[in-house]
Amino acid sequence: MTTIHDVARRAGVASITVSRVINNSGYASEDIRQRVLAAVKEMGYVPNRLAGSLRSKRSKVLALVMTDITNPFFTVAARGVEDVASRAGYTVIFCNTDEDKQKEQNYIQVLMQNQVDGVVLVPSGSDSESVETLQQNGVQVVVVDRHVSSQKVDQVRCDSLNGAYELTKLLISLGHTHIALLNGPQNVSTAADRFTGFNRALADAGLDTASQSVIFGAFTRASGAEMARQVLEMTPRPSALFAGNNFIALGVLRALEDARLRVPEDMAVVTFDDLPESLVISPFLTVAAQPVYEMAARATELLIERLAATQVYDFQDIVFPTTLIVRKSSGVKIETLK
Amino acid sequence: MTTIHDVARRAGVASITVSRVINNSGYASEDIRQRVLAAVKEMGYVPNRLAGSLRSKRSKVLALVMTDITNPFFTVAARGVEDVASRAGYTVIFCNTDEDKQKEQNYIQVLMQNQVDGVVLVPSGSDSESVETLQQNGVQVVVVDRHVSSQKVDQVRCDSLNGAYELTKLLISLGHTHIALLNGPQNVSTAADRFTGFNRALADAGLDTASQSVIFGAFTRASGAEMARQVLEMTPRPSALFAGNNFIALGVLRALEDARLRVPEDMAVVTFDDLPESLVISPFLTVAAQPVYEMAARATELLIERLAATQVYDFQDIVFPTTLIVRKSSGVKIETLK
DNA sequence: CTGTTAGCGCTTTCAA
DNA sequence: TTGAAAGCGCTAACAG
Repeated sequence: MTTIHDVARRAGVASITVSRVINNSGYASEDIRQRVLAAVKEMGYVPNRLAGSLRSKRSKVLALVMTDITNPFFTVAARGVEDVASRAGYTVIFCNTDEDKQKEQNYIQVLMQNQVDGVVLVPSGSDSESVETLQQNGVQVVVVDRHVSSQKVDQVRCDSLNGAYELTKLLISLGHTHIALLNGPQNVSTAADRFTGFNRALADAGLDTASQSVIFGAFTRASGAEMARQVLEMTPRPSALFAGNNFIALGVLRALEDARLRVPEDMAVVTFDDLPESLVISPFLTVAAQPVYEMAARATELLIERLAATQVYDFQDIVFPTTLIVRKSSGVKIETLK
Repeated sequence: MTTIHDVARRAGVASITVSRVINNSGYASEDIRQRVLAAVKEMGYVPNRLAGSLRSKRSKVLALVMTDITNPFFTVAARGVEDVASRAGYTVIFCNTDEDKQKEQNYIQVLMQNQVDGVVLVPSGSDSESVETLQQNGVQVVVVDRHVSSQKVDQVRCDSLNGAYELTKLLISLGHTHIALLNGPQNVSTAADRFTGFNRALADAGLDTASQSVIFGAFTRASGAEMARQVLEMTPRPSALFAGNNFIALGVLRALEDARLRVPEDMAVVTFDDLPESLVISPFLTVAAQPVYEMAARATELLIERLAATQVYDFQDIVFPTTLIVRKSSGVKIETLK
């Protein structure tokens, strides 16, 4: 293993000079610069960043802690984080918590032990425990997608409330009066906000909120299918389903197919989150699309700005709008069909 | 920042004793153990792994370098690596190369600088440059999914040749005599092997290899759609398409839909790689499925075994079988239709 | 079973 | 513009 000292000896300089050249920090005459770079190349020198970070107290490593790496929503987010981070000279570690608070806390510990400079966190719940743990240990955090109760952290998310409002309003305008919301877990902010937006749209349209069906489950395909099955057994049966996210929607579609129900003829369907074009054969679902990539990128920018800042400043709460994309699954006006 | 010395002072022991307790290495009386753990808890001590790794020369960190994190094939692989690694006390870093050799080399450098113990590599090409760079710097590697020319590295992959042979044989048995292979890049081993299997099945059936259409593109949806469009303009037009992977298949389906061609009535379609159940509404594609999770898990086991080994031993080349899953997209016998 | 000493490879600090 | 000395926080090696 060649060290910085070996390179220094070969180039006939002090090791600190080698350090300055390879990190572009401090001055170095052109002559010395060339001699050092030549030595580095000849010896195949690979700097040991662990040693550097130990001394400098900065690792130039960020982490993205997300709840489900198999969901395209988060792989797109991963791209957003990665692109911004690498442009600023940071490396990114990706962690997957499976919506499990315990796993999240484990990762937080491991990340702190490995001295990451900052964390982009998609929290598994709405409490701010992980955020506080990180902050107490001097690690910067930005919360993305879901928001937590703390006021003392940067947060970047989408307007779930309004997105849900728009989707629900669309269904109502199409003539639906009995809509079921098949949602994620109640303790996750996005699910809670979508519930609120759903109710508000119904109330604004003068529809009875109490007579609608709302089920809280998980943001998975299995849960979506299960919730859809429950709803299909209700009498009277709703004429439209609102899925809490993309995976729930896929489960819903599966359950409807099993029940030999056509979408939108027999049942209208709308959902949050679009699926990436690369994964869809034929775009079909009416969705409230979130600008995931932009959200993740912006969050990472906030994080990096704070890492570069020399003084403290107010925490930011950035809310992106959703985009309503109307496709076939929501159907046309019910009256038109008659 | 509390250090191991602070904890040692608080517990009234030497720092090496604290080290032994928190790492479960060496002996410690129950009394001392309790005192140390209490001190750790009271002070909220977080060990600095950078310092430990610098001294011990082992970071307990592995990396998975993959070519496309947005492809479910690789997110499933990520799960396989992660599950095995964390069980053995390793942390995993995920890196995405976008099939770009330059990005791959950059990551290899960064990983070496950060002293990862081992790398699970999905190479972007079939040369063994990255493998050699890592090995020369004392980092263990295992190559997964695609194989490289080197004999001096563990490799785990699927039998692409036989999988392609089976898929092609199926199409032939259904009566197709003009089949187009829409493949990935020629310099990637999986694409090359699928090409070989395709040709062998044709030859074994006495069909003219030269009169079939073979196009090499990229493992993306866009490329799949583009290749399909090319094929559709041929005269005579093939009656069946063989997609080189899942993303190519999705592009093919899109192009066929745009051309108002029905699958399988107007065009039979088969492909490599199944899509995870969570992402598919209704399984429809006839595929040669690969046991991705198992492949990734096995590769990680090999890597960890080698890291634990006290002596060198022969490199292994593990080949998993593919499973032919026949669904609607391949259609029924052509004669039956008449 | 517990402790002392030294040093991993780098960068900070201070000096020339 | 370059260098010498010191030390980041931990664990290997050896001692008792």
